[in-house]
Amino acid sequence: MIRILEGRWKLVILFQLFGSNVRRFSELERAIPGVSQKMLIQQLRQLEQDGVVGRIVHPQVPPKVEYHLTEWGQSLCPVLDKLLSWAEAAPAEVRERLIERDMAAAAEAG
Amino acid sequence: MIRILEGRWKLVILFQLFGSNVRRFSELERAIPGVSQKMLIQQLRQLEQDGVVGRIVHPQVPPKVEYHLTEWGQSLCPVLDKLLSWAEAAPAEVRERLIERDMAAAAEAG
DNA sequence: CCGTATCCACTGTGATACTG
DNA sequence: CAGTATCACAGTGGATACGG
Repeated sequence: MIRILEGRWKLVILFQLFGSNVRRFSELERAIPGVSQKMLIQQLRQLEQDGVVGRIVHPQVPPKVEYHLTEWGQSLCPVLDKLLSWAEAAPAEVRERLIERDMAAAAEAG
Repeated sequence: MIRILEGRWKLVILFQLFGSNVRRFSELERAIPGVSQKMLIQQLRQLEQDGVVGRIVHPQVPPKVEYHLTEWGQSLCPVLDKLLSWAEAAPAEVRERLIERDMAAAAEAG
């Protein structure tokens, strides 16, 4: 089922890939505060296996690997957009708690 | 952000609540194979705190507690529907792997 | 019936160091 | 740059027993 989106970083990664179609490994690493190389590569591999993102290795030195959404992955974009809209339509009370959470998470990440 | 849906059982619970607006604790427990009381109550409490589901205690013996979606929670329904459609539109290869996974998970649960 | 409390195994995760 | 390997640890989740 929707196990595809399981994992703490999948959604964040996808949002990154929505913005600018193609991103390098190191770009993602910098763009996502708090993620470790290990987790990033793990989640990317899973998304790749699930056919959501594609991986292109440019054979050169230094290495260069780019990640992008597959066609199917792209079709997830409007759905996640709706999900985001829903989250933003939360009642005031809930919103405050959610924002608080995000602040705390961001603080941990530095 | 979308931490709201974090956790292995949240989505499954929500799908249960979409079908028939109101469900008792024990109904949910039976309807969701593989979930433990502990996890079920934990996830329900979080969803309640996040304002997605509501909890009604009927003061009687034996106890009776019912869970339902809040108004905001209901508005999540069409979004998850879209998400489901997306998952079902997966390429053949991916579909096979996903189904395999589900079978394995179901087997574990018994 | 609807939980809470306790214990314990396991695994997800981060830190670190290393390779091509 | 883009990973892989190893280790150590915290937290999650399951099983069980108990309580209102």
